[in-house]
Amino acid sequence: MREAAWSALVDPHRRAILEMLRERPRAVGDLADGLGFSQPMTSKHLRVLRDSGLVSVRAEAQRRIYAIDPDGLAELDAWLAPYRRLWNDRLDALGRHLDTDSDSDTDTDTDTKEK
Amino acid sequence: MREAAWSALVDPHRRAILEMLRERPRAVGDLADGLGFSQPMTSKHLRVLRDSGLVSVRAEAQRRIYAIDPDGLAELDAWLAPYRRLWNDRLDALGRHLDTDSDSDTDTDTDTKEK
DNA sequence: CCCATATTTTCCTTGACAAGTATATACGTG
DNA sequence: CACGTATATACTTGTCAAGGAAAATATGGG
Repeated sequence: MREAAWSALVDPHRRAILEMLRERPRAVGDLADGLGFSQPMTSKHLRVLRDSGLVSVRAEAQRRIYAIDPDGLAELDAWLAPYRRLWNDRLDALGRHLDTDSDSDTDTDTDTKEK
Repeated sequence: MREAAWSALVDPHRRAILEMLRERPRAVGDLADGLGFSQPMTSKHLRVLRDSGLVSVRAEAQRRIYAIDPDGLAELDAWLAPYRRLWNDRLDALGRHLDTDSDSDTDTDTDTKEK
């Protein structure tokens, strides 16, 4: 995972932008309105996200439609992967009867929305 | 995930410390030697990691043995979870499409995982 | 071409953080 | 209790990024 992605994700405003984009791609003004940011500030944060490979942009007349670039966050996932056993092992200790499906998505699909 | 954890993880030195701790718990001097950091610098970074809940510390005579606190990174994992479908869906879409024709082999696309 | 809309970029100021050096605290031993 | 080892904190300095305001760029319509 590139350094830029980390520094991009530190800022809560940028993470808020990603959360809005998680629902669907959006234009800059849409994001600015939805989050209460000024438009220049939104643009600047989007610039950082774009430079770090976390979002992609598509032009539509004057509007720029931003969307999450899955590759960026997949790299974060890859960084995290070797650590994941640290807390999965604790679950194994409770009851390791799980099938041998190794690293498939084991989360409980509960509403983990934070904040 | 708390804000502190993000700002702690942004620093490459601190992520390097976590990587060393992933192998096993270690004393401060051990980390400093292994990474080529000065001892005060190592202590300061460990302080940040500890304040953000990413590592825990245990005293052993004069030595302080640091270890990864799984809860901290588990929160990062939880933050990442809702995004994970963004790149898993791309694989699922392939499999599901092939699967609409019933009995096709659903495992042949496992090597399309990129990066 | 002039104007309205949508977005980006530039300039500037201010605050936060990292590294280095020096100093302080804690522990074990003779 | 003086000393060596191990770790933590204080202080200073330089760098960098965030935020606001203003200007610049791009698109579409009369």
